[in-house]
Amino acid sequence: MSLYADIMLPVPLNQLFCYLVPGTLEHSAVPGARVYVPFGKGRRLTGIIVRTHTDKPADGHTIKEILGVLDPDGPSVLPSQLRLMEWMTGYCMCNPGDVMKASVPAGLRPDSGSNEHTYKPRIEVFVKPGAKLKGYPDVDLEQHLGKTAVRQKETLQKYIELSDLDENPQNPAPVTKKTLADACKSASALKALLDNGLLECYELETGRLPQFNGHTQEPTALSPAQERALNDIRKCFKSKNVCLLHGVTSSGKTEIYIHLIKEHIAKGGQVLYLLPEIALTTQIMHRLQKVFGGDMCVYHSRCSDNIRVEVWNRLAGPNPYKLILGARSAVMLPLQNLSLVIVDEEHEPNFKQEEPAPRYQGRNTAIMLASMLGAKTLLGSATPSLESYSNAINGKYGLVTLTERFRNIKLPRIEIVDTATLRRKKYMKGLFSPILTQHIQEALQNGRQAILFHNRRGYAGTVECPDCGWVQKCDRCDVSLTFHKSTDTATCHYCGQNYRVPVVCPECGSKSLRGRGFGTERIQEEVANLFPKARVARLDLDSAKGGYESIINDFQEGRTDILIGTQMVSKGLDFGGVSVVGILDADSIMNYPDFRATERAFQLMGQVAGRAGRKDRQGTVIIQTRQPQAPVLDMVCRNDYSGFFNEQMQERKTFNYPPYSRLTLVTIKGTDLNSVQSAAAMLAVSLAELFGSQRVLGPDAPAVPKVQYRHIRRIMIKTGLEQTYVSVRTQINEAVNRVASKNGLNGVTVAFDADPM
DNA sequence: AGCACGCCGACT
DNA sequence: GTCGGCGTGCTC
Repeated sequence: MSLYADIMLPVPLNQLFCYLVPGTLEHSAVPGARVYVPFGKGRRLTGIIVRTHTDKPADGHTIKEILGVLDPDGPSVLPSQLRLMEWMTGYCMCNPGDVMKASVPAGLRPDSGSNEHTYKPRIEVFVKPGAKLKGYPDVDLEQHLGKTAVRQKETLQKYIELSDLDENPQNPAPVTKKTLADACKSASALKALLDNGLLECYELETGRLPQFNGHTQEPTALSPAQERALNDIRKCFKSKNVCLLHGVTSSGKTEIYIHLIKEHIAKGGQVLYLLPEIALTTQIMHRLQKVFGGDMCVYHSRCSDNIRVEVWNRLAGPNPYKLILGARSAVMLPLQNLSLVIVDEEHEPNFKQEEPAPRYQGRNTAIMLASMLGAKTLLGSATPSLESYSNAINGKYGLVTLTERFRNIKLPRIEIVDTATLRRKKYMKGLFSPILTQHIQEALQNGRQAILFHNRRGYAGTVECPDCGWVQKCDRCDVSLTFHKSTDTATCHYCGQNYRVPVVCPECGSKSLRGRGFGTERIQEEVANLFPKARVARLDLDSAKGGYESIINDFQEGRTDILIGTQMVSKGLDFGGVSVVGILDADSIMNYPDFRATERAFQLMGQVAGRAGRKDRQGTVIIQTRQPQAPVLDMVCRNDYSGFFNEQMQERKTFNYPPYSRLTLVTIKGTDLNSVQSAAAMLAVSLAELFGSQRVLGPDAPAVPKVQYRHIRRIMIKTGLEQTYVSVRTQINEAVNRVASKNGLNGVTVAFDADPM
């Protein structure tokens, strides 16, 4: 009987491919193994076997043979990873290939022919004592070197020092040739030592993973409140698989995590610690490394492909890391012995991958992964998502609350400033109210720091003509450009294209073009004018290109006084010396045309406010707004999470939004506007036939209706919680097929987003 | 997504 | 007479 294998291939098609397993490969062609297969005409691809079977495929397809197995010594992908990948394909309504590309590092799936995507091990050249140095220290160096070879003697001495040869003549510490060459600065002397046999070279595969050489220490003792919370979490895990830790900002959640991680590792388990933002990993890593040293690693999408492969191999091997700190993509690593997942800042929208597919929710995926592996999940946040908190309230998750800030620091005092009135009375200095200016001034005088938050980068939101209303837009995208003063360009934040800013209006010839709306760059300029002596830094996507780490470090260590930033400053960063936080334009946070606007506003402002007053004194938060009466501001001021939660849940219930329903977003894209519009209309009709018209919203154009020359229309489907995602998916596929059979999808692509943010 | 086949314009 | 433009069709 012939053996067949269903194989996952990196192609954008919604299916697996069936291949024949040749007899010679029957033992190595197992689920999870990487294989080489012929695909199409003249193509060769690396795929992953999902399952093997003996059922001959029904259709009259020609079945090709697997050419080779890349994993002769056992599969690269664990069975648990395959299960997660299969779940993700279904849940995200994407192609198996999309999931495969997201999970398996490119270095583990070589392209046909080119070596571009294959992993290259790093080999380093080391130096060790040569034949003539055998028996050291009972060696007469003078005899070998003579009296004139001063440089060689120095170099040799340097080697002895670096390798600790005097202490350990049998087992000197490894010294790379490069280290020695750099230390002695005389390449010719080193060469001579190698030539005359006093030293000797050897090669060793070292890899790129950082080695930890320091000493580890015990975690800091917990406060009584933290100890109580930790106990509650332990208790909670006895009956629940997921626990939500709702702890106010600065309550010391990280320290609780550390104690919990240590327990799980001590019992032989692995811990996965997820963060929403790569920028946070460095700071947390330093804290964790003090306790866990070489037992841990970091993994995220910015790791080079070679490093990803090394992390993967180490985890798949006999001596895996015990603690993996990472961004959402770390959920896809080969975890052999997972016992705990921590999702910190679980409310962060960043846990959701938006582009490209698979559009997965990292937090939800982590919970699924943990449940598949029998591990526990701890979600942590000071401002939990409505989804998680309602799951905790209704008993699906456990709930542990920590209301006490660490060392009893007071929560910051929050002041709302009405900028509309102040502007009318001409009290505003540019973007700054007198109160905010005064508080920053005081902070500077007391040697404290300030954070200014604004969620838009650049200098001005748009360049527009006050006379005729012309707005400078992108050619490729239907969006107004953002003006960046530092480069004197107008940039499209959707496609990255830069434009010159015209001197006169191209429509009416007016010379008074001006910027409207403001970004972090403009704030920086005004801060420089208002506080000329202050050391100011900016943390946003633009400034982070030169390395966000140094910006964060400088601020943390007091080398800068004022930090201006976008969302990046709100995400759990720990700064000790901040006494003032200013939110310059709360309206831009509250006025999103989205049902989650209030939730985001509450979380964002609460998180930003939490950066203030961390050490010994109460901090101040100044929120500038034109709508001082907005209810969410009052809740932020009083840190009234339950008020916020109840109010929002009521609203979600009234309008049947999540968590009372489930959303699926269908996006139609194409270069021809008419095709896109007609495809979207047809699809909406088909979807309404299947789901009922009250469950289908749209089609409509998104806020940015064209990106990269491609027009976009969206349809939102609202389904009841009783309907499984599998059945939703089946119905959507049916609708798409109906439209496709009427040639309604020519020239357009349809993409899905389950639980869109 | 690739890659090949296929059917019409500017070159040696 | 060919080289090559990218339309469109298929991939176990």
